[in-house]
Amino acid sequence: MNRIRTRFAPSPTGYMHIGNLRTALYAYLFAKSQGGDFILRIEDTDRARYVADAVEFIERTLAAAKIIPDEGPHHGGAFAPYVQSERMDIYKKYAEQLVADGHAYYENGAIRQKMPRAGETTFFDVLHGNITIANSELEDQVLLKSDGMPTYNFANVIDDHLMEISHIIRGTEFITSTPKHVLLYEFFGWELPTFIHLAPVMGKAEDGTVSKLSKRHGATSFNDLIEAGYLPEAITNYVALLGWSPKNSCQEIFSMDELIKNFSLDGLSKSPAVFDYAKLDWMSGEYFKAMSDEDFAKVADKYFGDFDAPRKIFLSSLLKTRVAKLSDIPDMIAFLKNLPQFDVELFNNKRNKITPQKSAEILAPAIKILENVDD
RNA sequence: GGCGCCUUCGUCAAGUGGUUAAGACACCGCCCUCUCACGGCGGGUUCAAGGGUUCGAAUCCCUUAGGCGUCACCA
Repeated sequence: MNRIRTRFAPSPTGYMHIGNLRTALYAYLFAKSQGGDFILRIEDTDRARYVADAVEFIERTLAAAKIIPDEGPHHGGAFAPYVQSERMDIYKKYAEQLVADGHAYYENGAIRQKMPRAGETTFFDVLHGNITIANSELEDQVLLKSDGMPTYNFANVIDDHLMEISHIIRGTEFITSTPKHVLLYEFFGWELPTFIHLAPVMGKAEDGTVSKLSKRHGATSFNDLIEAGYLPEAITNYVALLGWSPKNSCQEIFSMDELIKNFSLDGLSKSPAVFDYAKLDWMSGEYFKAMSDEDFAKVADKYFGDFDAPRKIFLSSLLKTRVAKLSDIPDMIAFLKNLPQFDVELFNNKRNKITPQKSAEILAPAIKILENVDD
């Protein structure tokens, strides 16, 4: 059996959507659970969309999420370069070969793939089984753009083959273009990889409607969530369970190692999952509760304001069980610095048989006693 | 609109012809408790609809509906 090799192939935008992070996570978990390789490849063939430093941004984000590529732009590897804009001559060569073989043709400076007019193309997807699409639905798509850059649909196939990718794990938005890829593999006489098309991550709006997770639903990128004060481990853990569940187990709290140990493709769900901030909050809280006061104080440090170290650790012992995300902290401890307005209602407590009048009687002598107490 | 994919509690989900249809989050109630939390116990709500097949269907087949995706020199 061939070595298991998966890849994460983002385009370089300065943004790591939760859905993309999840795709990367599953590709990583699958490769690692099989003792295989996980490759990072940058698909920067759209010059108009290029964002400076995006590659470093992606690498930093993956590192924070503990998703470590075996090969990639700055990780090296036998199939370098891992940035598509640096592989233009390769795509050109294969595109020209297709033209020579009669499977593609020139048009306005671009090279287009010649699709069969009749028949149908079928491919196997691990989650969906056989998917068949009539060839009449397929366009003569552009392979090589007039600026010399390949399109996604071409570069992707060439690179996945050349880099010996065994399993293609990506979003369902690519299902309908997969037959075009399959035709390309057939033209070249290459072995087909295994396809796994993941359902999207959805968001729920206030009016109850569900749609693909986007900004209108709040924080939608890994970095948004980090900034809100969620631990990277908690985010990864939650995201892993959004569309995957372990077999023969109800475990929900997973370290990365446990995720790798338990991951299997048949635990993947083929229907979309709605991102639930409430559950993320709960899971995040579980991580905080499991921390020592010292560790909590460390990650929460910048949210405390000017308390001394021992005080921060003491506050941590109280905050640990009450916090869903670290950014909750400032509001929770604000009263320690500014005395808030207290409602007289607070002095009504039926159970303790307390009324505002009674409280006043009790509090007066109590103040005297408290004044004499040591710190 | 054509084509494709999807459809189990509000949400994440287990389930692959015979189960009282797991579990978790959220919600509600009770207990613990000087408050808020934490913790413990308990509760309600689910197989999109309609047809088949079968002794028996959440599980198999068909139809309908709804959702999503795709039809770019974007990925």
